[in-house]
Amino acid sequence: MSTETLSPKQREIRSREHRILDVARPLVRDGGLDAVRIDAVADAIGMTRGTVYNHFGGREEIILALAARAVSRRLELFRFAAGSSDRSRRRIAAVGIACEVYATEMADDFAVEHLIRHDSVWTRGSDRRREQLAADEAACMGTVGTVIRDAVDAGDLRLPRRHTVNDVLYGLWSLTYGGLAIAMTSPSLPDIGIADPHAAIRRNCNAMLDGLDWQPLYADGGSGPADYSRWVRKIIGPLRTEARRIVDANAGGGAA
Amino acid sequence: MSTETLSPKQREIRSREHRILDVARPLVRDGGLDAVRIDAVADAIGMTRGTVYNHFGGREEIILALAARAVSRRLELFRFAAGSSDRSRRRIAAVGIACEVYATEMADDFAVEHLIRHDSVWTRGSDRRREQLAADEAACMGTVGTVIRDAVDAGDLRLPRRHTVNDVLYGLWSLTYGGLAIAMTSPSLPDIGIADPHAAIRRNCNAMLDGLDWQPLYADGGSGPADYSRWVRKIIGPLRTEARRIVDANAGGGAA
DNA sequence: TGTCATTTTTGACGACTTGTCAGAAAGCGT
DNA sequence: ACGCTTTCTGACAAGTCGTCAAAAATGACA
Repeated sequence: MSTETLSPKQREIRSREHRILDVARPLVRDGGLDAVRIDAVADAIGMTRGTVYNHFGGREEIILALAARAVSRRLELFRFAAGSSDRSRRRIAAVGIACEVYATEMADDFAVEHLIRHDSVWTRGSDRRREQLAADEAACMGTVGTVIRDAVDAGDLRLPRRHTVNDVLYGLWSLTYGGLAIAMTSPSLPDIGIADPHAAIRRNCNAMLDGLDWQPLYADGGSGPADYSRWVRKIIGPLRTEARRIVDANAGGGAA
Repeated sequence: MSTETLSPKQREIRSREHRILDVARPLVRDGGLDAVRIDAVADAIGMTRGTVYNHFGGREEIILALAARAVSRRLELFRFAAGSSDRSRRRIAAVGIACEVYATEMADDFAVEHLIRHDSVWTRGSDRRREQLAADEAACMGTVGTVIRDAVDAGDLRLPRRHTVNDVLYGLWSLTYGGLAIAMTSPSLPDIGIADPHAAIRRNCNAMLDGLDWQPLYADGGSGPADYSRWVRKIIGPLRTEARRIVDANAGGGAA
C-alpha cells in the first residue's frame, strides 16, 4: 500500500501497537487481566504510560485488540482445517481438532478469548474494538457454518425437525468452548477421572454428531473407531505445524 | 444447637457474614468482580472496611463464599430434579432443565459461578474457601454421576467403548455450562439466529444423549418430540417453584 | 452498679494504580 | 537553522487496597 507516504517516525508508531500487544500477551497468560498494568506494558516497550494511552484507552482496549488478533488467527486455522478434506464429517472433525490445537498451541490467545467473556472488558472497551472483534468472530462462525451447511446440502447430515444448522454450530461451540474452559479452570476435573480432556471432548462431539446421524460416521469409511483414532493422529500434526506457522507469521517480522 | 452459649453480640457477628454476602450478590451481578468494593460492602451493612476484613480477607474471599452458597443451592435443585422421575432418561433431562432454571431463576448465583472460573479469584482466595467450594462442586457432580450410573446399571444406557460415565458427565457439563456461558456473554449469538438458547441447548443435549443411545428416547415412551416438549413444559414449573423456595429459604430468615 | 480484661470496631496511614494534561522534546518541511 | 506540528513525558489528583494501633463496646464479676 502507500508505504512511501509514511515517515520513519510514523512507521515506528504503527508498529508500536503490535509491540504493545506482543508484550501484553504473555502478561495476560500468566497473570490474567490484572497483570496487564499500563506501567508494566510501558516499561516493557521502553516508553512511558502516557504514550501507551495514545494507542489504547486502557487495559481493556489492549485485551480487546489482543482478542481480535487471537480470533483472526483462529479463523486462519479453522480455514486450514476446513480445507483439509472433502468429506463433510472429516471436515467438521478437523475443525474440532483445530480448536484443541488452538487451545494448546496458541494458549495465550485462547486465554485471552476466555478473558473477554467476562467482566469489565466488554463494557469498558470502545465500540470500535468491540465491533471489530464481533466481526472477526462472525467470520469464524461463518466458516464452521459453511461446513455444516455443505454437509446438509451433500445429504450427509439430515437435520431432525426443529434442529437448524445454527443449532449444530452452537452445540459444537458450546461443547468445545465449555469443555476447554472447564478443563482450564476446574480443579475437580481430574477428580472425576477425566485424564485427557481433549480426547473426552472429541468423544463427546462425536457422540453429538452421531446423535444427529451425520454420515459417514468414520473418517474413511473404514472399520470403525480405530481408524478414526489413526486419522486424528494423522491430522493433528499438520494442524500443529500450521498453528505454529500462523503464530510466527504474525509475531515475527510480520509487523507490517 | 448450642444457641444458648452465644451472646447477642456473637450472634450478630455470625449473621453478619450472611448479610455481607447478601449485599455483595447484587453487586456482583450488575457490576462484575470490580463492583465488589470493600467500601461499598461496608457501607451497605453499616460498618467500616476494617470490620469487613475481619470476616473476609478481600474481594475474592467474598466471591468464593458466594460461589459456595451458589453451588450448594444448585445441588439442592439438582437433587430435586434427579428425584422427579424414575426413568433414567427423564431424570437426566430434568437435571439439564434444572441447569436452565438455575441460570434464570438464580441468575446472580450463576453469574458468580461463571466469575470464579476466571481471573484472580481462584489464586487469591484462601485455601479453606477453595476447598469448601471444590467439595460442594464434587457433591453436585456426584449427583449427576449417580443418575448416569443408574442408567448404565438399568441397561438404559450402553456406553460405547472408551466412553465412561464421567465422559458423559463431562459432556453434559460442557454443553450446558458452555452454552449458557456463551448465551450470557456472546453478542453474536442472536446474529446466528439462536433466538432461544435454552431450547437449543436442550436439543443439543438430547442429540448427544441420542448419540449415546440412551433409552428410552422420549420421556414417556410416547409418540415423539411433541410428547417431549409437553413433558418439558410440565416439569419446568415445579423446578421453578423449587428454585424460588430454595432462594427464599437461604436468603429470607434462614440466616441462622 | 462500677470495674476491668477481652473482644470488636474504627479510621488514618502508606502503598499502589489509574487516567489526564500542560509543558518539554523530537520530528519534519522549507 | 527556523518554526510549526506531532509526540512524549512525568507530575498530579483521585481512588482503592490492606494494615494496625488506638478507641469503643462488651460482658463477667464483685
